[in-house]
Amino acid sequence: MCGIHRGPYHHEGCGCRGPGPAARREGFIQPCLLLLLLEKPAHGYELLDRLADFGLAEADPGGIYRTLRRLEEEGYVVSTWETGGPGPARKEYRVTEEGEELLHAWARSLAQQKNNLEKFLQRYQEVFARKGGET
Amino acid sequence: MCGIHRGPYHHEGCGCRGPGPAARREGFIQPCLLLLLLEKPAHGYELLDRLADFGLAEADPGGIYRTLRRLEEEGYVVSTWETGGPGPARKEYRVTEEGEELLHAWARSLAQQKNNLEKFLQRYQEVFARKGGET
DNA sequence: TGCAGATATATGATTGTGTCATATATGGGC
DNA sequence: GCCCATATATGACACAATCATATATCTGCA
Repeated sequence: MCGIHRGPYHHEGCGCRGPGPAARREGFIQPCLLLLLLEKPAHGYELLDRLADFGLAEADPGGIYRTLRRLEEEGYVVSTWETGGPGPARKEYRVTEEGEELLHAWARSLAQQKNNLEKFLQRYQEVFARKGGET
Repeated sequence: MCGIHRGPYHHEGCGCRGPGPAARREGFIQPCLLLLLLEKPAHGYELLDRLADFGLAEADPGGIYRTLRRLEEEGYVVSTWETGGPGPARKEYRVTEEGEELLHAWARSLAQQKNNLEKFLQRYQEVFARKGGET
C-alpha cells in the first residue's frame, strides 16, 4: 500500500514499489471491452490480454466475465459457444447495434473526462512552475 | 437514467436530457481539492464552487466535507476555524507538505490515465474512420 | 418580533464497480 | 496419471460517489 490509497489498491504512476494492480479506473473497462469487441469478436480470456492496450494489464478475470455477461443481459453484446477448437469451450462475444450506440455514448463521456484531466494537469503544472520561479 | 448507466447516475457527455448529476469520476475530486487548496486555502463551501473549474459542477456538499475531513485525519491538510467574518463559522483548510507529495502522486496517476484515455479515443476514431470508408 | 433565505458544515443510507479469493472444467504434454 | 495452460464462473469485500436530510449562524425585511 502506498500513500495515495486508503485501500489495498495501487494507482498507475503513483510511484510506489511492491506488488499492486494498476489504477482502479472506474467506468473504463466497459468501453474498452466494447471497442475491442467491435474491432474483432473475441472471448473473455482473449480480451483479458488485449485490455493491456489501454493500460489495463492484469485485469481481473472474474470482473471481465461478469461485465461481459451483464452487457449481454442488457443487449449490448451477444455470445455464441465455440466448441470446435482445442481446450475448453469459448464464449465468443460480438457487439450489437445497441452496443455500438453505447460505445458512442461512452466515447463522449470519456472525451469530456479527458478534457477535465487536461484542465487539471495544466493548472497543476502552472502552480509548480510559479513555485519554482519564486525561489 | 440514460442508456450508459445501470444506476441513477448520468455521465458527462452522455448526451441524455433530463436532470442528472455529472459523471461519477472516481478518484478525481480528491486531487482537485488538493490542487485548489494549494492555489489558495479555502473552506468547503467555497471549494464547492471552485470545483466547477474541473468539470465538477454541482458536486455533492456532503462528499466534499467528508473528503476534507478524511484528508485532515490523514495529515494531508490542516484546518482552522474562522469565526471572524459574517455568517456561520468557516473551517479553512490548507495543504501540508505531505499533501503536496500526495498531489504529486495523484498527478502522475492522472497523467497516466490521460494517456490511456487518449489511446482509447484514438482507437475509437480509427474504427469509425475505417467503417465510414467502407460504405 | 418573526421568519425566510443564503451561508456553512455534518451524517446516514445506498449503490456500482473494481478487486481478491476461490471453484470448476477441458485438453495437451510428459 | 499428473501437471499446467486455457477458459469460465461465483462469493465476499471495500471504496468512493451519490442521495437525502439535519443543524446552526447571520442578514434582510416586513
